Amino acid sequence: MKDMPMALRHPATSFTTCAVCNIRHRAVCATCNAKELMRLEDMKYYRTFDAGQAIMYEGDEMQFVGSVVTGVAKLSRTLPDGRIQMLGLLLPSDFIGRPGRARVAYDVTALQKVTLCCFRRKPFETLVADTPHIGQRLLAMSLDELDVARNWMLLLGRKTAREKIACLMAMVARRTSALEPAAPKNGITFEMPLSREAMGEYLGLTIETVSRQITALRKDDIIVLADQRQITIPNMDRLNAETGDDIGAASAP
Amino acid sequence: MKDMPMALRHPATSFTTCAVCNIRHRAVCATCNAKELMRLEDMKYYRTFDAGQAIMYEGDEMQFVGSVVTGVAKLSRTLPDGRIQMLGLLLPSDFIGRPGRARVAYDVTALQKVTLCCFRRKPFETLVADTPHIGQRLLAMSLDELDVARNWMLLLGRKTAREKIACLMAMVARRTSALEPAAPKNGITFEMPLSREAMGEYLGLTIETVSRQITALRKDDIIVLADQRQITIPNMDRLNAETGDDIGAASAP
DNA sequence: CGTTACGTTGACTCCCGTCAAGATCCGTGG
DNA sequence: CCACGGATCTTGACGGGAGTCAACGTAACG
Repeated sequence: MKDMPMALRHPATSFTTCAVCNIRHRAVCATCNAKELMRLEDMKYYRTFDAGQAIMYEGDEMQFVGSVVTGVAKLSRTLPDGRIQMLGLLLPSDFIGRPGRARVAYDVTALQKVTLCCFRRKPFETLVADTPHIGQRLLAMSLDELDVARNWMLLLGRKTAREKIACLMAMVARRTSALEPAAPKNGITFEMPLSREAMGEYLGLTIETVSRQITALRKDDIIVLADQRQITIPNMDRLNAETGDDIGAASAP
Repeated sequence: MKDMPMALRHPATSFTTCAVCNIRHRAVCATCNAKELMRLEDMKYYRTFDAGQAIMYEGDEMQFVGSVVTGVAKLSRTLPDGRIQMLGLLLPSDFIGRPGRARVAYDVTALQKVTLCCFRRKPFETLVADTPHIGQRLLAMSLDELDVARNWMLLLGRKTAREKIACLMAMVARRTSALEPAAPKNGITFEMPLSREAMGEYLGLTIETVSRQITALRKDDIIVLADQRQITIPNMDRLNAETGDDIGAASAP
């Protein structure tokens, strides 16, 4: 690796300019014009965090806001007695931080090695204040996040453990197949970015219940495990029938 | 009533102009200047809904967006088999609808008699597009809603039935006392705007569990009921100690 | 190898959902 | 005035789904 040309060491991402950034068209900067992009270039810097490393702690002063460039992070909150609930999954192009707020509202932790494109908070707030583009983009992204959060409320409040696991599998499968050029339709395979513990935090379950329900879905041939993280969905309709969202598709195997 | 002067028939609200509106300084229009307010006046109209009446259905075309002026409404979603989860409580000054989206994402239902200040969707979207004021205000409100939704995720995913009820009581008590000029500190009394059924929908519980936990909190003298809806909190610290959020205050009575 | 983190499985418990029966409140009408 | 019916709420009995505690299996890594 160390002898490879520089450009190949980061195959998915360039850490140099916005023009060649892999999240350029999906992140908060998606609607920026050339001039606005230059202002962003001036205030931005990259940081990386190892898997498991804390990015921000609830209550800390927010030094920067920014976008996830590569990797997966989680948003979570912990009760005084130690119970943890994940509140969001941060994927590439997702935005971290709230302009106009000085303190961090949730713990942010890297689940894999994460690269962030950070903006110093104050200059970014100024930029948002005088470029409607960015404010509108932030609004659209916030409203999307709100929809995601509310969907998750339905899952947390009303779904059974089996349905919760099925929903998580379906969500990751859908997201993965959306990234691929051609939708395979049958036999979707993906890598689950979450450990059993992280799944439990996300779904409001214990790690034991997560494990048991995954085993149950495997025995019912709804999912197939190559290893702990590699999952194949032989028939997406049958998985969807387990989520509680779909009424139909409960036919014989 | 019919012989009263016009101004007294709606003691809390005037349905005539924005200038004298009771939510003028808290709603989406809070930061509008006189000229923007005039544009809003042109596109607005009032509608009222009786308790229990549907305001919008998930999947319908969104005809209007708007603000709650008086009353309380709920945002909810229903699974195919009938399970219901409330996703938000809409109080005076809260905004309904998402600019830029043609279809309604959740059921919206009046819990009490509700008055809405409605804006036709298309003109409102145009207004948002060319007045940064309103976009920024919407962004701030959306981010607040996101915080509320995520707090609720923690409650739904990790709290016990008793803690959920205590949280709901504390939330309504806090909101009510915030409206009053002087904070009474001891012996907060409020009217619960939700039926047992609505509480269950909000908290992800059955009506029976809601009833049992309210009885339990009453027997422990955490709450006092005058009637079904009139609730007094003799000691806010003791209630907070039951929410799971507070670590301290678990001392003897 | 041993160590450690992660995942699975079993036995048991308990919280909350389900089903059912009453209780209370309220508006309507005789 | 009371009787009646419906909606709302409470209470009890019971069962099941998920949590808890514990042991074991597996993989990664020194």
